[in-house]
Amino acid sequence: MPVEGQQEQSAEEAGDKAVRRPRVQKNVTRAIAADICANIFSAGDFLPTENELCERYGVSRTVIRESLKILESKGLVRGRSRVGTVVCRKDEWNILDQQVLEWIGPRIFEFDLLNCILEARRAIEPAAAELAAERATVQEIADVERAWHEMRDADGDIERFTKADVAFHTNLLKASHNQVFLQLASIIQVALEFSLHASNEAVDKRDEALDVHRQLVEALRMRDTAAARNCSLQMLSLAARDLAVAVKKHVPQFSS
Amino acid sequence: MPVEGQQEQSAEEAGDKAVRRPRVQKNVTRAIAADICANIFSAGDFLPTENELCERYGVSRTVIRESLKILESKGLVRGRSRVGTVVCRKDEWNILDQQVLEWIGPRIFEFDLLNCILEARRAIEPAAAELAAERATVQEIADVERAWHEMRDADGDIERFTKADVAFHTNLLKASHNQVFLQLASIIQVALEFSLHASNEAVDKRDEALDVHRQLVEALRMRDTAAARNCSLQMLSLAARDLAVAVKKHVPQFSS
DNA sequence: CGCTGATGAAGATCACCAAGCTGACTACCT
DNA sequence: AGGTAGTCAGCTTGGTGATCTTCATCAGCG
Repeated sequence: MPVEGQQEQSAEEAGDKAVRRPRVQKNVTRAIAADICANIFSAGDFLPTENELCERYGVSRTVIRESLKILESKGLVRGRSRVGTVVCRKDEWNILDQQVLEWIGPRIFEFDLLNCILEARRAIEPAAAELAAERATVQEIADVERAWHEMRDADGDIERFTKADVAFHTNLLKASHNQVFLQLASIIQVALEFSLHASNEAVDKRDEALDVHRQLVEALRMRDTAAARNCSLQMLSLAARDLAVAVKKHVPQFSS
Repeated sequence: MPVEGQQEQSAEEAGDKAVRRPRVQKNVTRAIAADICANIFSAGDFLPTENELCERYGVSRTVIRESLKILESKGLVRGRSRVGTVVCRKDEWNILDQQVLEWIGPRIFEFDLLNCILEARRAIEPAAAELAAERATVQEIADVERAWHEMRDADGDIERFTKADVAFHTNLLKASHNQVFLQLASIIQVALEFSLHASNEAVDKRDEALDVHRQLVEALRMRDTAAARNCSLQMLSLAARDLAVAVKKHVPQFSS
């Protein structure tokens, strides 16, 4: 499968040797990552040699090497000097990395990751909410509230609602003034995108979620840590329900 | 500063397998990362051009580029096409990445990270302990206990004790059967290494910690989630005390 | 004020050398 | 004769340097 976007010199007037050389790096990296995720190259196997990869993706060896370096730095593969490049087991991947999550994309349902993320959120978000209630600046609370407004006003638009919801949680994590929590925004983003996207029919329950979110803003204003924690837990219960719907939808048959 | 360790294979008697490999890539990456951490290149600034970096570190442009790709993939820098490479703000770094933490090294005390990590641990480890109490296999519990034995038997050796402590917590996270928690082992490792290393005089209190660790193993055996959570929290209280000592030691003067 | 061309830096490719793991082949010993 | 150890060639990644392309930027022009 050659990478998309190299022969996009569909410049009609490209009669002569005007071969466009577009930004190919990111596409190649993503393509290799996708192929790994798709188990075209499976864990423990050697990747084809760099030269073969050059042909397969239609780019030079330099590009392949830089791509492999990136993949290696995220734990997807391990380069064994003068031997080859081995695909790592999935539990060696940096699944907290934003880019890795993007590469996995919808295949996340095959990773049993969303449940893990939900459990992690149950541990993290209430704690973050407490800290935010203690530490958030007025500005930060306003940011959280602005995101809530966006959610409220999104009404039909699922895309917009999801984006606003992600912003809400991200701003909350920011307000906790904890760098570690903030880094975890990426996994929460993924969780929200896949849960909400799949359970978009539950419109009536959206109001319920909206209300809890509002209460959380209120709790931040009041510096009420207990209430903040409580709201966060309620949110996660709703999220758990959404997740169940989403999983059922994407994995209708359970293969054991 | 040329990078250390390229031709330091002073192995005169290269009779056996003991042939040192130059492997300059990792060193260069680490060197650039170190220079960034040391604020030689500070946030928002442009890095020198790739050609200048070649001279500075005494390697070819390819190596520099691959290094920059790695650094970029971890959020330390951002390449702006045809303009230059910009150093990112510290809050854009993937601080949950093992390698990034290694690069930061002892400078972690300048990052206000250890406190954040402790807070995160307070959220995560008790939850992980609960899950482990529910889900750990007999083998996994045995692994945790083995690490505890190592801790107990380490007696004088701080290095060994720390290593065993890290293994204990890592095994615990493994036993939680949650991929997200497991990924966070890297930050816990860092936290333990720097806290314990600095508070090595508190030998009498070591026994206290040891006892709590033993109780946790017991709780896992009994499948007692509440006890497991409780032990974990106790551990973290001790860790908090150690951290206070460590911070005081490394930052005797507080610069505001 | 907007267009344009020069400039310089990154993006991409190519050709090549170096180093060492692999595996096959050979030679030697039993 | 058969098995084992030593050797060697070839393949694959690691690293270098030259060269070309693509554009973001900016000075200078209309």
